Amino acid sequence: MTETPSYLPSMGRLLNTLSEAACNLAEDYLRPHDISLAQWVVLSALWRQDGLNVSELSEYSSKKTAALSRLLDRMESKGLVSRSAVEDDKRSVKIHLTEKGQGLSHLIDMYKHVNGILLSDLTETEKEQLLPMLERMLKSVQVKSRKS
Amino acid sequence: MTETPSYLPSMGRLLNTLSEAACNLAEDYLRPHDISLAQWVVLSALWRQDGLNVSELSEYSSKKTAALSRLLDRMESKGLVSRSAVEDDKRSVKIHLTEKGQGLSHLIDMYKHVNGILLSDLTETEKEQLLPMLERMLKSVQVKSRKS
DNA sequence: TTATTTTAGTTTACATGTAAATTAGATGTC
DNA sequence: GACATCTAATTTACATGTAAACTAAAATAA
Repeated sequence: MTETPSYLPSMGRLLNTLSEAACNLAEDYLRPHDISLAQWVVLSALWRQDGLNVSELSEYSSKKTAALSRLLDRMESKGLVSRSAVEDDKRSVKIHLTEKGQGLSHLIDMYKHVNGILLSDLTETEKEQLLPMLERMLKSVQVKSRKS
Repeated sequence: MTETPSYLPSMGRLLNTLSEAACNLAEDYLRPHDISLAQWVVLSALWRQDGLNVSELSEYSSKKTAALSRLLDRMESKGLVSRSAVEDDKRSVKIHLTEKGQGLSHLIDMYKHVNGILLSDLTETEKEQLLPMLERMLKSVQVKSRKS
């Protein structure tokens, strides 16, 4: 394992704080529309392609199907999506946007709002440097992690 | 609001993924010692200075006292910490390490393990660039956020 | 001093995540 | 075809976070 100079602060903590702050921004943006960030993630998948099944939503959102199952219950109760059976495979459940869910599709650009604020104080050069660095950090972590 | 070029991926999502991956690394590291990351954060405060009260732990950990209250219940049940009354202010509750909690103090360096992996694929120059950029992003977000 | 307001911590209700068990339906092997 | 195994989704138990209500005690104002 690489030794980290002890004067370096906890990168994990900084990333957590930053990530949480970005989530808060997103939640603030979505609050007037009465949807949570978790719900937005599901909707953003369906806005791109309606009728995905739970497994596909799981892959898209990086959430376990157990988490989705309950999230979809709530979204169904709120009238954002509906479940329907699949002909070929009776185990599978397709998720469809309702009219209400479809009606929120302009929120698909929410992440640009957050991006704009996050990056507002960086130069073009810095933005170009930042992305590959973060991606390499992610790769380093994923190699080491139990759960890839 | 600054316009973000649409080819930029969601920075928020990348930060989330990265932050979560770092948390997973930390949890993997702590699992054999049977403490969670949330519990480690509280312990790491107490290892530095024992006998903090709930408000001080709240500030240190950036968690609400409501979250801490229940977390401390569980940590008390597990025999990691104990609560005690404060003489001067009967509302306040001081938290102390038990012998068991103190015995885990070598885990205070856990974040260095995570840092090491996160930064393992970056050059010295890159590390020097990264930190100020992340800190400026954080500042940008916090200015815009409801909850500073 | 007494009444009002603040503050510290807890409790409750709820959203969300994980792991593990469960159910029902598909698939594969004999 | 029958049995074993795999897969999709759900359910349950639990940890954690937030917001809002509540309690008790301290501080302030009248």
